[in-house]
Amino acid sequence: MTPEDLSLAVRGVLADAVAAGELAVAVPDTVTVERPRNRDHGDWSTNVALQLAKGAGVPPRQVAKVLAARLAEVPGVKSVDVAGPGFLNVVVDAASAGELARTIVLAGAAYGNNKTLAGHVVNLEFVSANPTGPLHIGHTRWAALGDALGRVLSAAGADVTREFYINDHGAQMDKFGASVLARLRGEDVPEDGYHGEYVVELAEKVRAELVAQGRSVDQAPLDEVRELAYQAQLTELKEVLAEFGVHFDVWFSERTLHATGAVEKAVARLREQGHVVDRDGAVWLRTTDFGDDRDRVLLRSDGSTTYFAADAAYYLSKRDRGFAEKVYMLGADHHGYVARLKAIAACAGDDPERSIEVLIGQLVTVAGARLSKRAGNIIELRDLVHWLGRDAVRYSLARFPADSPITLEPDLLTKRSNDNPVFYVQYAHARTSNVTRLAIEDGVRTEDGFDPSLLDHETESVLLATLGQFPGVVATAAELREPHRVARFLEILAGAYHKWYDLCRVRPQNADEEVTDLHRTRLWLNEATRTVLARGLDLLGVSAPERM
RNA sequence: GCCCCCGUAGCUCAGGGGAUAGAGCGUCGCCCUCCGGAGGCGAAAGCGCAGGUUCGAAUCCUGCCGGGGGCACCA
Repeated sequence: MTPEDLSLAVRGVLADAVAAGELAVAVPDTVTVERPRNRDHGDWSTNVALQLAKGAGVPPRQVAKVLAARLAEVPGVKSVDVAGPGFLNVVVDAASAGELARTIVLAGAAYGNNKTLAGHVVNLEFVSANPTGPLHIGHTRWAALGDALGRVLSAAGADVTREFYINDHGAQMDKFGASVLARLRGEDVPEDGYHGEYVVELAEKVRAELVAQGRSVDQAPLDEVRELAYQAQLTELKEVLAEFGVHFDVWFSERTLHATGAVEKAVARLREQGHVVDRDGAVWLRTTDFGDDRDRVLLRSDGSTTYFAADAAYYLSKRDRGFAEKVYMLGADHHGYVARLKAIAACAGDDPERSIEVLIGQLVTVAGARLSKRAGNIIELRDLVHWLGRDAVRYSLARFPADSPITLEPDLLTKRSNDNPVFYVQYAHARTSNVTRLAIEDGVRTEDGFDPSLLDHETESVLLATLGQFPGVVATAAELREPHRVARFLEILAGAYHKWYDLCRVRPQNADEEVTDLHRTRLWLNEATRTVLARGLDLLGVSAPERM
């Protein structure tokens, strides 16, 4: 019996009580069933009586009593208590709880998937680094978190497209090109250019490419140098992200917006909507109509387009491509964009609250990190992964909510002990794998028997209940765009597993001990745990090793 | 000045209105005739301050204090 089963049962019982005239309330669509903090409060608990009491015009404890009497008759429910102000505390019987082990093993990696976001068409834009240099730690956070969020959204049934917006148009690109050109010619990089050592490397790549094409290096014009450097840098970004295990469905070039006239069309469309005004020779979007603190320029007085105009065109592109929900993941330094992005949506006639969702990521620092001279005194993704390992970096960045400023502790992340959450969880998975392997060698086979009523140890009850929370955790993580909830859940699950492992043996003690249904049934539970640990790690893009 | 984020145990951080606020580290004390001790058990220790809403607030609202970030016809 899972919390979802119980929630349905409570609703059914409630409907029955209303039909029987014992209560006069509207039956809510969903009933929240939670795992109580305190084990003395049963396996599962619901506050439904507290919430319905006012509408029923009856004290909460009385509502609870009516429901408790009926709920106690539900198959699989062992006992029901009314506690405190009116909580219903439910204990399920071991056989009913234990059935979950088999359910999970049979479902395999699909266990935890759900339909809570079915029908949602989501555009998830993240990283979107300028193609003018390497990825830094802020990008790394987005890569880890965004990729995990994409996986979690898919698991919740959403139709997700992961998109990287390439800012390959405008003054920054020109500065970038000029910087590479200067390096290529052995001249000083312009003061407002890019000074990292990687520019030297790019210049070398450009030189090699020019030579390969049989062209003159000295005579190479700025725009060609810029283009070659851009391609080299973009290729590196794609490679680094792929190595990090992060996949994008769409690499969207800002240039295409300008080249296809989409920017001008966007301005025209916004003008039709009535939110464009000409002032001081420039063309403005009246974002103040929708809560921005000042209007924003779309076309400068010299006729050139602003970055903001491209943003507007890009928004309309996402809209035209059928994405009802657009999720932007931005760094804290971009929070000022939120109001104007929402204003774009509003000017386009959309409801910004439904159409645009901006996740703001706070600062990450790494204690004792070496700054990359190559990249220009930043902490580079590539260095970080090389130093700490891909799994450690991905996991430790994905286990915190985006809006929490974090400080990573490399000393902990490189330790191979439970100091380090990623190892703690991965080790639990390795342990489940090991137990299964050895059990099979001993002749314990799941297909020979399963008697869930034997899973009656306290640690088994806790482990099963934890496993039962997984689909809800995935659904919540997706709904709130908080993949860190999956990581936190895995840590709890790993703990519950280790405790069980310590007290409940899966394999026979020695060759003389006969294999019984207890061993077989526990192997089911071990396998169920392994399945959920592996799937949870997969949702975070972290490997689930069988041996460590 | 205005806007956003944060303030929870000595440290790093979880806690989408619920019951006795959790985890890891650190400190102190335990458990190897035991599937991997890379583990487990226990102890001490906390919601920045003040109001408000509520049957109930770490959580929602207001103000204050403290820390971080942002406020271009830049990208």
